[in-house]
Amino acid sequence: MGRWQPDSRGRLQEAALALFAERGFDQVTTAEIAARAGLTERTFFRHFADKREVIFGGSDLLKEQIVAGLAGAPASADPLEAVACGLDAAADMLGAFRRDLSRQRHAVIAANPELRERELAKAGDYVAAVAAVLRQRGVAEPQATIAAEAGLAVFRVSLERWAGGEDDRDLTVMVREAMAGLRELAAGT
Amino acid sequence: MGRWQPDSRGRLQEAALALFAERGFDQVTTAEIAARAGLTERTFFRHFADKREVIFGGSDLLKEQIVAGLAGAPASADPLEAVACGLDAAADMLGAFRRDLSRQRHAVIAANPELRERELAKAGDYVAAVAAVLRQRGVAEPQATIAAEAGLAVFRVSLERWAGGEDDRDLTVMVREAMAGLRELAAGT
DNA sequence: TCCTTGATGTCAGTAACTGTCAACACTACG
DNA sequence: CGTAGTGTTGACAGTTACTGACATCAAGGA
Repeated sequence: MGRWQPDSRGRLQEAALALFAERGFDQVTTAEIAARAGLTERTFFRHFADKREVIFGGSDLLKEQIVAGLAGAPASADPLEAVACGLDAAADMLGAFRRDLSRQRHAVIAANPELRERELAKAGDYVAAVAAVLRQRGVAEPQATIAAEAGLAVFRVSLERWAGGEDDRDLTVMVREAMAGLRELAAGT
Repeated sequence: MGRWQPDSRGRLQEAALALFAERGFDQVTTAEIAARAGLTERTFFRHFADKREVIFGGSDLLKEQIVAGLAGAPASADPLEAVACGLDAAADMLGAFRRDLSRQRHAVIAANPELRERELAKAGDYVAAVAAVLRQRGVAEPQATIAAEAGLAVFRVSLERWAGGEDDRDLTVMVREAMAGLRELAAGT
């Protein structure tokens, strides 16, 4: 680890978030981000596959949380309830984070179509991971994917309200409430 | 309309699909697509906002079909059933198309992460449109968005199997079946 | 006949992203 | 103590997606 300065990756993430919040995603160049972090553009692309990825740094951790929570769900739980357990774990993780940073990040993403696109792609990764675990639990296709899609949709809607500042309650509560809303819809009330 | 050759946009779409199917999305340049259509690269970008858009030509039509079908749903229908009516209309439209072209298109998209990303973004547009109509029908948030997300998830899963060649039945039937699967999941069987 | 309108070509330029090689710090091992 | 290996970074050249500005040319109407 030949490191002139420590935590290059983290410094790049901080620099990028600050610059994006100031000027907007497409008014910032990758060279500027790198310079602000004391690095070169080439090094930026060694740490992140593309310009958008720099703002989705912790997304793998979140996925692992969801999968872990889902794997820990009681065997008696039905598929949607199992997914809800995974979402609980993810909501806890985000709740422990600094909410102002989540909001800033959310605002940057919401302001840019390319970033929204990438966010959907990340959600698609979550869906695939959740569906895979459900299949391991014996849920058949296409029910496994549908349950994963529906569950992640519930999570996305809740997160949008939580990070968007429309609702100040605890994320876990909002996710649980939205999940109940889905069951009501499906029951046809 | 000073047109040297007619239907430039359509020719660009055909050229792009053929080249992507041959060599893969990222092994084809926009200049090549334009040349194959007898045009210049600059003209390509006058017809399509970016390289990916050329393969999502009819997506606005599909959205209109969904919205129209949803708007025509009986007032007595619950939110998910209303969405299902919209999906019926969309499934009919796709069923009338040449299925081999749908499969080729699907294969090209499935083979490339950037195109899959854009496809998710298009689905997100559908969700927003459907949720807006549901709100007009008196459905409150976040139920409107959740119903739209869940319904579109059902559609996406069915379309994946239909265009992916895993299932040879009629698309409309598959969508209806998947929607029933969602209701069962939510009922907790 | 002239003028407007819309589609296109041409050209120069920016910025994302990649391949390659050299430089440098740190570690392990003799 | 020295030397070879490993991992991170810088430097630089190159490709390609995408944009702005201006010229051109066909068609249609006044």
